[in-house]
Amino acid sequence: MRRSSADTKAVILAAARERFAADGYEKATIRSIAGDAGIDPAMVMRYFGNKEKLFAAAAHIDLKFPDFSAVPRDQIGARLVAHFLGLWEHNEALQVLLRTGVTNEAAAERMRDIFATQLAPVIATLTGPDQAPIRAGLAASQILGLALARYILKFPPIVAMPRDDLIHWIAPTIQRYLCD
Amino acid sequence: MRRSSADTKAVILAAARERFAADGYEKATIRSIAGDAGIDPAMVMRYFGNKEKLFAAAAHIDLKFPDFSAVPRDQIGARLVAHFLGLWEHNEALQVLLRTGVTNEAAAERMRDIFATQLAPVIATLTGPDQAPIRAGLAASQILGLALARYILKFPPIVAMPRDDLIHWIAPTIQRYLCD
DNA sequence: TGGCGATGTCAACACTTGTTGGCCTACAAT
DNA sequence: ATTGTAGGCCAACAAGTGTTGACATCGCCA
Repeated sequence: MRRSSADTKAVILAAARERFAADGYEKATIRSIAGDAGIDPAMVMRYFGNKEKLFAAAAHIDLKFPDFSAVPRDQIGARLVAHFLGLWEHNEALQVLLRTGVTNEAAAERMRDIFATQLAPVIATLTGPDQAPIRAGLAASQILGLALARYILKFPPIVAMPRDDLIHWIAPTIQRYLCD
Repeated sequence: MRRSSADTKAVILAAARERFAADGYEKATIRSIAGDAGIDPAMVMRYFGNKEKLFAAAAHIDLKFPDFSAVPRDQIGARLVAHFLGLWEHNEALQVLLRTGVTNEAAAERMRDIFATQLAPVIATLTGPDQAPIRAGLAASQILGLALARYILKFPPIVAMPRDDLIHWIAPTIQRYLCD
């Protein structure tokens, strides 16, 4: 079949995200990604240069924080947890990054970058700039641990918990890390 | 040089733990492990059969919980966090498992197993058997997230925090998950 | 119609991986 | 001194990797 260049690029990118998210960097091969996309491995190289650049393209992330200044201060924890649960379930790039950042230094650096440029600044508007990095780091540790247990390692009790129960348990933790 | 069979096996195992912990399952090659151990790759096969069995041997873990029934109930959170910080820093097998469980289903299964057979039962003695899995799961999510941020992804604010500050912040979370 | 650039395929490359079998060598028992 | 054996090394295999360059084919424009 014949497609536009942009279409093909998008198809490859979607397949890459899925594979990287499912398998991590090393186990996700160019051949398997190309197979999923229904094209030749050589096309992947033509459009993205090499595997590293393909990964970089697949791991672009925007946390899309809403305007938290409008949220009542005592509900910030719950809002943040809910927001992240939504992200983890709909944004494959986040799973890509978590699955990969654990064994790949470049991906870990990308996570630290997202933390520093997207999460920490938002937290700073809530808690002031001096303690913001620590508080943001603590919140990140709980959020990441939750994602790890629920979406990656699939600990049965955490997987089985309904979304609302999860928010009920985790939100006070985030609230305390950010606002106490 | 000539060594006893048991010695060589131990040397290989130590090198394997280090490599698996640093690189994860796929990137840690038999050749690199053998290189670190100063022996031929063929020896690894002779002593452990194949890579999977070597990994299984390197990932044997005992969380070594002390007797928590003697601990004052309101200090359980702090004790648990301190215990785990010690584990993460001295037991390479834990990092092996975390680095690997994210992309390797067998390792993830092992983590779920450790969770179910070593962590959950201890929690059950504190909180009764009905809510124990959920509470243990929540505690695990915070502990794992902390380890991820501090030892794997190396988020600067979390890396920089002294051990005592970390305990001060995280312990109340664990305390609430387990005892409220 | 002819040609040309964009889109896609094929086969091969150089390399690395886990794994195997044969061979060598030291050492202890006979 | 000879031999048996356990410990160790080497070279090679088959399979799979990222990557490349030459070749085919479609569709548009002159």
